[in-house]
Amino acid sequence: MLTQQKTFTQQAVAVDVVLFTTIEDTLQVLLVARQQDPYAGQLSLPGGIVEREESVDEAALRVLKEETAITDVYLEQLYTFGEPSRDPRDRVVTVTYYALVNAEQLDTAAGSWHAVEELSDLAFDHQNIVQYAQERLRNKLNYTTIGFQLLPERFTLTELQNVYEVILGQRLDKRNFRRKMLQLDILEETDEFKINGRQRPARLHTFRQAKGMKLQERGLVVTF
Amino acid sequence: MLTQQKTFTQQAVAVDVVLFTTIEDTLQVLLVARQQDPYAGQLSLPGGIVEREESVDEAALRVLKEETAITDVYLEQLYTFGEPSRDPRDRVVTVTYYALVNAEQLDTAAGSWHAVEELSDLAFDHQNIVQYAQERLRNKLNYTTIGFQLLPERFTLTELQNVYEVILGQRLDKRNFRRKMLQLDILEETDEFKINGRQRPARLHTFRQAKGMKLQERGLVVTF
DNA sequence: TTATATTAGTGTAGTAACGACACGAATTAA
DNA sequence: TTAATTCGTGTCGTTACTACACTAATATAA
Repeated sequence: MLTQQKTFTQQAVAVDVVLFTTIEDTLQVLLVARQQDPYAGQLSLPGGIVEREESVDEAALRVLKEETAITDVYLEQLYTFGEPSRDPRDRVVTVTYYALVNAEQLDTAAGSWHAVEELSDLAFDHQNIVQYAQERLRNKLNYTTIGFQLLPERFTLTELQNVYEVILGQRLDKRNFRRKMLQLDILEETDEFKINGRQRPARLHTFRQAKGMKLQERGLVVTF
Repeated sequence: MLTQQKTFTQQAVAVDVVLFTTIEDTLQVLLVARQQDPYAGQLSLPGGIVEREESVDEAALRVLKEETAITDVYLEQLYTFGEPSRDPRDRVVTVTYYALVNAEQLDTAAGSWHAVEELSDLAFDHQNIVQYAQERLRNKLNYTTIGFQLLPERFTLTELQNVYEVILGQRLDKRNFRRKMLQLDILEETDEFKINGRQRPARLHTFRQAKGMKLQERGLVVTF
């Protein structure tokens, strides 16, 4: 119950963002090196303090923009971590987000990409946060179309399958995968092909939102 | 990125809890009447400010205990709402939770139960929060076993089906429902029956956690 | 004691989704 | 022209899902 005072106990509220991309058949996250203590020199998620005049979602977008100069991004709130001991300096409640980008579209990133399977020694509880983001991503892949956020506008079905295999961590049957995707009625063939050296060219497709699968439940910022 | 200062911008962090139960074939939420402005006299979710020495989860449990004197409860974090304008007095970021109890086990509640389908004029953005909690509950019912949290330890299959029907908002086929539940291998027959007047008595079952369905992903406080 | 009203409890058949599986087509480089 | 590589396609068996109706067990009222 809210107290009768005009002001309440105050504490710092932060956002941290797990930005995923796929590079060469691995799932990668953007990390930045911390400049000062605590955890100086260690890698951490891009994050920052929520200012009083911005929403928490806006803070997450701002942090992403500061670190990567990207604005077109799938962004979804993940979980709020509120253990008093998670920041050694002061009580900081952090609202975490995860985001998906196609690495090709990224101009520059202040941080660097790291394979999620090879992370070690992240600052704070950021390793846990990445792991939870990965679980969420894996689950959502099965009943939404967020996977397309990791691809350019036009892509081959093999590229799409690679996204699914990388996130799910297992190989998929090519024919079954294509049958399932095509019958969702969310893909559109283009007249163009991707030429890949001395192989048969692969037809490029585009994604169009349709019935059957939903992209999001709430709170997402998406631009196509 | 965290600033170099030792202290950060501070703001109030609250928790609000959507406590669900089922009463007579309707889904109900616990609401309390606000004593003072803003929204004095209107109904609101039980909630409170997170103190500096407790985790956000602990704050949610504390609030529940203050309002209902219950401690054995399924509790799961829902979403964090951080629009600057959502509280007219001051910036308040609220971390919301939802909880499930069996109404029969509840001793006393400071608030009162209200059918979710008939809510109106809740304080703050609490109507949105209830609606989102209801969506989450509906989704989770399909791939977890949280539904059992709304039942006493021993229950009939018809009572179980009622829980599913009330949450999903649709009638289910009795034979298909029972076949599906039984083959999950999470129910145990007891030797006892529930006698319901001039009808055939119904066998009581108990729930036991098993493979196949998972109860939770993270952050839950559960006691059986 | 018998009849009636009410909910409990059970099986089948048709359909749709899923998983496993192999080969010809198109291209480039040698 | 040949070799190497990835693209793109269909079938069959199994499993899961949907729709659907009657008998069993009890309490009450006649």
